[in-house]
Amino acid sequence: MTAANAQGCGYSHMTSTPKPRYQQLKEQIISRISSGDLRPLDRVPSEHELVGSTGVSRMTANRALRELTDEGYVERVAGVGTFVADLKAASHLLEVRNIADEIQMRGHEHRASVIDLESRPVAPDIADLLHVSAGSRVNHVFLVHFENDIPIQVEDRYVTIDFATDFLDQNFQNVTPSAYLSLIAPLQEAEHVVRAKMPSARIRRLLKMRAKEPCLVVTRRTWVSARPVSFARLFHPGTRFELAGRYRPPGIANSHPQDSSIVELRNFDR
Amino acid sequence: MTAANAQGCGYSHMTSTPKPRYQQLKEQIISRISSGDLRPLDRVPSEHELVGSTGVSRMTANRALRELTDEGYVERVAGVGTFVADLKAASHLLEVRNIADEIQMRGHEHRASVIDLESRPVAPDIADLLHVSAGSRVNHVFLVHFENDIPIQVEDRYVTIDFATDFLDQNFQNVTPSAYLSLIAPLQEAEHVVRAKMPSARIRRLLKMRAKEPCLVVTRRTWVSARPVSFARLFHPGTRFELAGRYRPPGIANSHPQDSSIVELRNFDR
DNA sequence: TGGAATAACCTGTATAGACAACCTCTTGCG
DNA sequence: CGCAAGAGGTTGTCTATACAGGTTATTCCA
Repeated sequence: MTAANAQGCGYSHMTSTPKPRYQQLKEQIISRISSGDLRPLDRVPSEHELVGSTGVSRMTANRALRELTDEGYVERVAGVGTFVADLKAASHLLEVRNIADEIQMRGHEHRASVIDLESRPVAPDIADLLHVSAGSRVNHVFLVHFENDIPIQVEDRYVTIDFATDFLDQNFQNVTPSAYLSLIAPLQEAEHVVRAKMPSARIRRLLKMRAKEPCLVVTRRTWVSARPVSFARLFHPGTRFELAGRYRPPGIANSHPQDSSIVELRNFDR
Repeated sequence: MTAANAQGCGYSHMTSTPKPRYQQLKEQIISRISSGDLRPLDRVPSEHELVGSTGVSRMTANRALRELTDEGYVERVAGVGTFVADLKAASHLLEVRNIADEIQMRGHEHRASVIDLESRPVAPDIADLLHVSAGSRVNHVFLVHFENDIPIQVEDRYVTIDFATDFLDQNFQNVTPSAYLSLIAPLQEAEHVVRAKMPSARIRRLLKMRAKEPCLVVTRRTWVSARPVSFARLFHPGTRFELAGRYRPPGIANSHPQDSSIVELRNFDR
């Protein structure tokens, strides 16, 4: 096969040049992952198999898989194969990680206490954020996360009703809402805003905060297939929590021994 | 040249396999940028020139330059050439951008009022953070940033004395300390922590904050060549500022029209 | 039966050559 | 003089081939 016919991809009447073949391959694999056809830890077709099934050269298949590796979708092991990155690896994409994982990483115990879990008519501001009509219903969960029995986060979350049909059947004791949503579909976009704010009396009581103590409030909105599916307000006691991030430009060897995590919640209580 | 001698790179007695040639090329170009040999907007040798000067094949040179593009070091224009990314493009690497740029991007006017600018003996905690000995001196600047004459950030910054020798000669009215440090050397690593905190009386007065209003405090530490060179505390009024971030996984086409900036300070005062 | 050699995969890297699209400058024609 | 055509350089992509090094399962010999 020559490079000349590499452009032919079914639509001879297309005016603009078609996407490059390595990009087509990447999107095809990403869509298989997003649809659940390929699940975490599943084997991805090898370069040789992609050559056979799609007709590209191995270098092109190699580029597609290599870039998917850089982007965190798959992991490759020389001599073994290519595999869909598992949830733990995928969750680092979230930029703000699951609080239960954070706590377990510190060797502490996580516990959640669900205060409210129901479907309810959506408030106007939430309807706007989730792109749903004003009178419709959304799922709502309100819970407190504990680290070693100390309250560290109040989670107030709204989820579109058609995205997670069995949302109300979860108990959210062991699996946090964030982890549950990741299980249903890999989130494709996230927006978060961090604010400093004085807590309401209710939040202050739930987090056992002292008077005059501010809250670190993180609001998060996540998208799946270009539609917002969840909006959450996360409240943390300002004297006991901080949001830490580290940045190192890519392409450079590690300069000092520390993980390159993006953003994490840290409990700096001794 | 065959692939067999591609491994030979001068040290035949080396036990471990040498770095791949595309990686050597990348690091060579990065070091030319870091050293100032190649300055922003300068032309980077073309693929063909790299083939001639280093003996690699064009595909290898292409991979090196392509990955440097992905990593934000250079920009490529088909038919024209490859150029070192300019400071504006480089600053998005900082994850928290220059506040003056943020303000100008909103179409507002930025002004800075310098309160203190001197060399002083370092406090023990700062000495620890900057890895300098306990009794030594560091440069210090303390200033207030205004957006349309409204105070929005108090910057309390310490810089190692050997990194920026003419630090005390700056006036920091137009060029912020952050921008000045970027001019001296591209920062290679950054760590930041976000907290919610009640301000001291002095900070509260400088930011014209109401009583009971919390601060959003960002502390930043930046490294150059594996050594910390600057530590800054940035205070913002909690009711007027927020820290926003957006995440979109790579390899996917834009789902809705918005910029993909990493983290930015936003003034949500109307 | 145990263990070493081997075959059959896999990824990682590198090369040489080719074509396409794009940009800029020059050349030459009207 | 003005403008179009072309030359030459640049990036972007794709192919075909090659070798190195890793992993796993099988085979075969002692």
